[in-house]
Amino acid sequence: MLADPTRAAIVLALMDGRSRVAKKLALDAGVTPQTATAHLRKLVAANILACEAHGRFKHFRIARAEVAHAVEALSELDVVSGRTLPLAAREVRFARCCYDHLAGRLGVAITERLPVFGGSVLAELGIHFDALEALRRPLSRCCIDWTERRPHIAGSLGAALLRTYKDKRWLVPVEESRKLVVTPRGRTMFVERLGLDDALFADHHS
Amino acid sequence: MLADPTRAAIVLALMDGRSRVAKKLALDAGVTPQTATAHLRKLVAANILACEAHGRFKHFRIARAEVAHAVEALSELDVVSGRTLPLAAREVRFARCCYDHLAGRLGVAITERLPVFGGSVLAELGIHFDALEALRRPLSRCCIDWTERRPHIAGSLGAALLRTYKDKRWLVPVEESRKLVVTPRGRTMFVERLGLDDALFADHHS
DNA sequence: CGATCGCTTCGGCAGCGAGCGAAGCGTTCG
DNA sequence: CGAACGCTTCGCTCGCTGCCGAAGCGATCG
Repeated sequence: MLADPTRAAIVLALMDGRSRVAKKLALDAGVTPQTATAHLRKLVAANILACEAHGRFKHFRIARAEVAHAVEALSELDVVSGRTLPLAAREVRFARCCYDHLAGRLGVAITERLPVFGGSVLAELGIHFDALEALRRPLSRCCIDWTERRPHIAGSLGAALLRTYKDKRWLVPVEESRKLVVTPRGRTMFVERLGLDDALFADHHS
Repeated sequence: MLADPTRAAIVLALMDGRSRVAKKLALDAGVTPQTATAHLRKLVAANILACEAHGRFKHFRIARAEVAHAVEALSELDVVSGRTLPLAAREVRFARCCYDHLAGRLGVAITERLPVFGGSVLAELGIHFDALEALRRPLSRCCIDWTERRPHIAGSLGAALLRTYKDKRWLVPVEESRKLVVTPRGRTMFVERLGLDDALFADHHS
């Protein structure tokens, strides 16, 4: 299903998490609209893409996180030479939302510190481990970041962390994008409370 | 590459981490040896499988962890109905090596406790975070367990943990398999030191 | 040293499916 | 209301590739 070059191009074009109309996807993939229609039908039927009709336009997007994970994992083994994630998906490298949790260099860095600072720091942030454990959702779902090629924490814990960062205004979301900006206060806090290296933020002053 | 049914069957048959000879793979996939040869050639060329010649036999195995990750991620989105991991790969559900780290229900359970018990417990086990950090290898590579569909910790930290369990004889490897057996002492220690639920071990007394 | 066996190469066949042109349908404009 | 536009359906072609039969090569074994 993802093996066909055209379908791969379509899915990769959507890997930045935003949605596009059919015609744009057809042009990007280098095929005619009829051909794109056939592929999009299959991709939606396979629950890989989701479709939303808007007037006479149809907007497509990645249907679920599992798809993104699979595409990332596939792109890690560059079997199909040259089929790599497009530049658009690499733009927001430093900090961005990945569905409901934090990704990018910042997300990876925090994940790597997690085993060190442990539960007490989480408690300081107002995240109570036991409350999360009660949720059905896997506690620490994993998500391999496709720019850093390293894991960052997802799951209910990852979602709780991102929610906390936003509430405390350490991070603020950018409109119409998945990008996140680090506030000066956030930078200080990430360094002091989570022990991150200040140099990490050096060339990313918001 | 992994989209072809025959190649998928071959790779899935090898997903238990062991190696097989070409003829067995051909029979499992339901094709003649000539056909299997062609597929195996491609899979080796694509660096998906590794091949080791042994007399007049050729043994094939999964080439690298990225391949296993990709296959796992793909099997999470059951796009291709019925193409799921074979029973053989599901046998050793509780505890097994996944290349160099611990996988299975036990690996997942420990991973979920990691953010709670933090660095001090690691130090008690004789694992020093700073020493690991110096290594080139990503500290906490992630690996989505294909039986539990949840992450367990890999990377240099995962490898160090498994080494420690073996050294302390909490776990002992089973010959000719990737299975690991929990010793009675190990069971006690996992519960006391890492805070795992004793019930987890209930129906897995070695 | 011949027989067997595992793997490989070659050639040809056959089926799947991606692709496009032409035509059709519904929506949105001027 | 008619034109433009986006998406869809239909029918067809054509190239790719998986598959096997036949034959060949090298290693092993009696």
